[in-house]
Amino acid sequence: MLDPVDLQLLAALQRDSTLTAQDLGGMLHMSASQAGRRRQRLEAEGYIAGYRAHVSPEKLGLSVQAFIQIVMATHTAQNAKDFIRLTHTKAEIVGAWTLTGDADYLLRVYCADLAALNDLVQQVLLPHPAVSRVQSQIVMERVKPDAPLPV
Amino acid sequence: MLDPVDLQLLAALQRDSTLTAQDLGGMLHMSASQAGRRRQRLEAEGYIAGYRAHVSPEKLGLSVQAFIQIVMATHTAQNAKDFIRLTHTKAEIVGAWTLTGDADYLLRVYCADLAALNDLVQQVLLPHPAVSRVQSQIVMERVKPDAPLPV
DNA sequence: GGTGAAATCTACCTAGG
DNA sequence: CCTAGGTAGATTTCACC
Repeated sequence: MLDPVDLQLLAALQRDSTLTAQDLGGMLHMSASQAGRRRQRLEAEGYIAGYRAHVSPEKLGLSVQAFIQIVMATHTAQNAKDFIRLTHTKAEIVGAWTLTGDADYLLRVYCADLAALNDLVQQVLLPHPAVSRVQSQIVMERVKPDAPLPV
Repeated sequence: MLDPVDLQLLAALQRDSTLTAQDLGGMLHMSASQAGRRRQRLEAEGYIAGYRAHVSPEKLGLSVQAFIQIVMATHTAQNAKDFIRLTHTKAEIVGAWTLTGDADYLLRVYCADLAALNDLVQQVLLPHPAVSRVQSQIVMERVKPDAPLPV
């Protein structure tokens, strides 16, 4: 189980995982050994799934971010499998979910420019036999991007 | 500028930032010092925006993930400002964007259960004077969650 | 590309409730 | 007996050669 100190620790590490055990101990008013041990426990018990570098999309030239809603033509298991496979083959699709409501899939994509986004829609998504309708919504502003989980 | 090795390095660190310079050197067929120096450069030049711990939503009891589309009643600067402030005060809203198309905002939320999601919609979003319409789509399955950026 | 000092992690040990 | 704080060896980073 997690106590309030664990939650603070998770929050801190979500913001910056380079914080040392000493830093964490200072923030949470405990010794470095204690802070380090807590972190180890959170890792071992699966609360911390991993550590990742956050890359700046802008610096990579990925200036167009969009959400794409997909409606399938027919809902067969094979269609779903095919489409899921497709999402995994395209690197610019960085997230994909099945949702309740009208649309069957929501894709989150990062593209270099509008042309690349259009290519994805026109050359990859729409031609797929299982896909019936595609609606892309381009991100204009990131109001609150990639915040940590509420802990 | 980035060469193919830099891109491989970014890809590797996006998957696991605990890889040491030695690990990276082994993967990319270069010395540890060279790999470490490249990483330093990528950090200094802003390609790597930071390092974060990835926390498991399930382990935290955040079992309901949803996307919420918001239509504003009127599009004034004050409305926008108010609403943006609101998104920042609620921790369960982990992302918010303004989009092209019908909806004015897209929110990404993590909630403990459906009741918490309903509370957010009914008690927080709908009562807000600037908000006209709210449509939540609950995530049923994460087909491709949180993939690294295409590098 | 390699080396060494400084810092960090982690396992172990000791003290206190 | 369990939890907290401290210590030493091993690893890693980073500035310099």
